[in-house]
Amino acid sequence: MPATKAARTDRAVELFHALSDETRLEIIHLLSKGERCVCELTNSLDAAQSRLSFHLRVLKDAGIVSDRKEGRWVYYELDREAFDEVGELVSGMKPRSLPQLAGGCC
Amino acid sequence: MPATKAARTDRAVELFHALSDETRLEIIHLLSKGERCVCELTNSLDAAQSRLSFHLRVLKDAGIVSDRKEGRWVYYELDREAFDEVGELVSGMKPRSLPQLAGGCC
DNA sequence: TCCTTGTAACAAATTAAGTTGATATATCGA
DNA sequence: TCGATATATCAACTTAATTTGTTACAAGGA
Repeated sequence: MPATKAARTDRAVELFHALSDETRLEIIHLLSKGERCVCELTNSLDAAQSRLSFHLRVLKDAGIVSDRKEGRWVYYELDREAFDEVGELVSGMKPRSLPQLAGGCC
Repeated sequence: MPATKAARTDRAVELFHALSDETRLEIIHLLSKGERCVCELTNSLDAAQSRLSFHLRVLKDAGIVSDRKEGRWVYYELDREAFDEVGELVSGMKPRSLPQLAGGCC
């Protein structure tokens, strides 16, 4: 358990925020089938190029995708670790069963 | 698999958005130990009452928490199903291994 | 080298989300 | 019934995120 609680929260906010947009979820869906270049994504989603570029950046900054340049194309792919990270965050948030020991309030 | 693809995406956006805020994650953390009344939450986080009320509403609208009124207090608790739902969403987004069959681009 | 294509970056405009302070409502106790 | 407390809601404001149009840059091919 490195990182402070605040840092962990910030990271969670970053990840969930990156996932909380329709266009980005569509990008993720396309990439779940494998690596794709930006031009393919631009065709599939019909989004302006700069808009797509913006969303790819958000995903990349959050570590959800990584890119690779080849000639004049840039290929993006999902980063498996990020999903494991999200999965762990979610498990960690689940209500711990049985507790309910809240002492009288106020 | 009911619901259209668009509806499923909307639902995912709603859930991830609800989770993408520091205050809301703190609320979830407090509630993971069991049901709490708003006044307890107000004390723990030190947030203005209307602000807390706003965030609780976002969580409630997303189905992440549910509330129960008792006398003049309102108790909130986590809704386990929502977390299962998020977990499933995340598993479903993971890169499917082996594919990489992206045909030549552009 | 010049032109074209793929992509990123930036600035301005728009839209969405969060905060604050005020007010409203319900319940409880005196 | 009156006053106090717990909570929600609303409107005005502030801040953050997204979109759009434009420009910049790196490859490649003619």
